[in-house]
Amino acid sequence: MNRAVRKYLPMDMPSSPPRPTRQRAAVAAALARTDDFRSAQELHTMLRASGEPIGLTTVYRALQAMAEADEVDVLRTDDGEAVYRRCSTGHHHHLVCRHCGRTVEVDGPTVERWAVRVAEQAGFSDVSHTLEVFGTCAACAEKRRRAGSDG
Amino acid sequence: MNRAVRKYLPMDMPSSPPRPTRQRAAVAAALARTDDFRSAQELHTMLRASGEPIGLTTVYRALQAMAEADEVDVLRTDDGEAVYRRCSTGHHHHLVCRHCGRTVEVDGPTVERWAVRVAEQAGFSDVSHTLEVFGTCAACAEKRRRAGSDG
DNA sequence: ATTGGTATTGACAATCGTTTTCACTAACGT
DNA sequence: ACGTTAGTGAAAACGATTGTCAATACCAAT
Repeated sequence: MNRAVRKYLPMDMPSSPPRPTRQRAAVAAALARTDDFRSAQELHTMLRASGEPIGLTTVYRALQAMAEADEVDVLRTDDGEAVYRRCSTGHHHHLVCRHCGRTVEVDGPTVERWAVRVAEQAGFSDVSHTLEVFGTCAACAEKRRRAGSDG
Repeated sequence: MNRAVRKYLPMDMPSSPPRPTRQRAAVAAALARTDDFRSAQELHTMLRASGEPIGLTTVYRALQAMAEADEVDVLRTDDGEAVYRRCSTGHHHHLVCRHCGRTVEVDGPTVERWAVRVAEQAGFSDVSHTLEVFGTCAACAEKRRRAGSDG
């Protein structure tokens, strides 16, 4: 009730482009070096380990900025940790296994069009959206089948 | 990192069914009363407000148990809070104005079908999803048009 | 190159959702 | 009723993230 107010609305605030710094470049470079999702803390450790002096706070801020600029994908692990990965493609969505957290990127012109159409029918313009699909992946389904209906 | 590495049951030892208590029933009842996702803290507040004495810890535990038993869907909001919703309910989506916060409920068989199809193509079953559409409502668009042409 | 305004940095403290601890109580089998 | 065991909850612990604020780095104008 108190803080249930969605603060993740894509509110429009004209943001000036970030000033190029060694630290931001380092974070971007670290992300460029992998295809996996990495947490802020991991990235910080990696950077420090590779001799790049940088503060944890700065890593968080760099990642936030990049996320807002759609330069990285953000998602949350099951235990609430935010993980980041460089954006390969443009706008897409995630298919997440609710048991093991496995993630698949999905792309859907269908939904994109649906969202715009339904919004415009209600008189809304400048449309964006968030979407996540949950399910049980094949591996987990199998695992649970064996466990559940005891052979 | 350790996403799924939390409560791994080696070969799924027969987990004993939870003992029925007033508190667990209350949590279940609270969830049954709504179609929306609710956080543990919200549920706790709601229960207390409705005269049901219950501890926050207990709410968390009840929700965890229900999630593991697939009785509720869990997801994380953008700020990392876990939110719960009873499984399989006729649900709807929201169209939210990013300027004034006005909300319109929308219903979309199109997306529902798309989500299921795309998930099953990836081998996922038992599919659910969350979707929110953002835009500028007609009133706000007009207001901003008058105010000035600052995108 | 120097200067001045401002964005960025980072060590540390604070926040906040969630989990653990632990003494106590309620539910179940006998 | 009795003993065993799971459930409860207040408070403390925990851990990721954010706020604070003095020091610093970047950039444009001089």
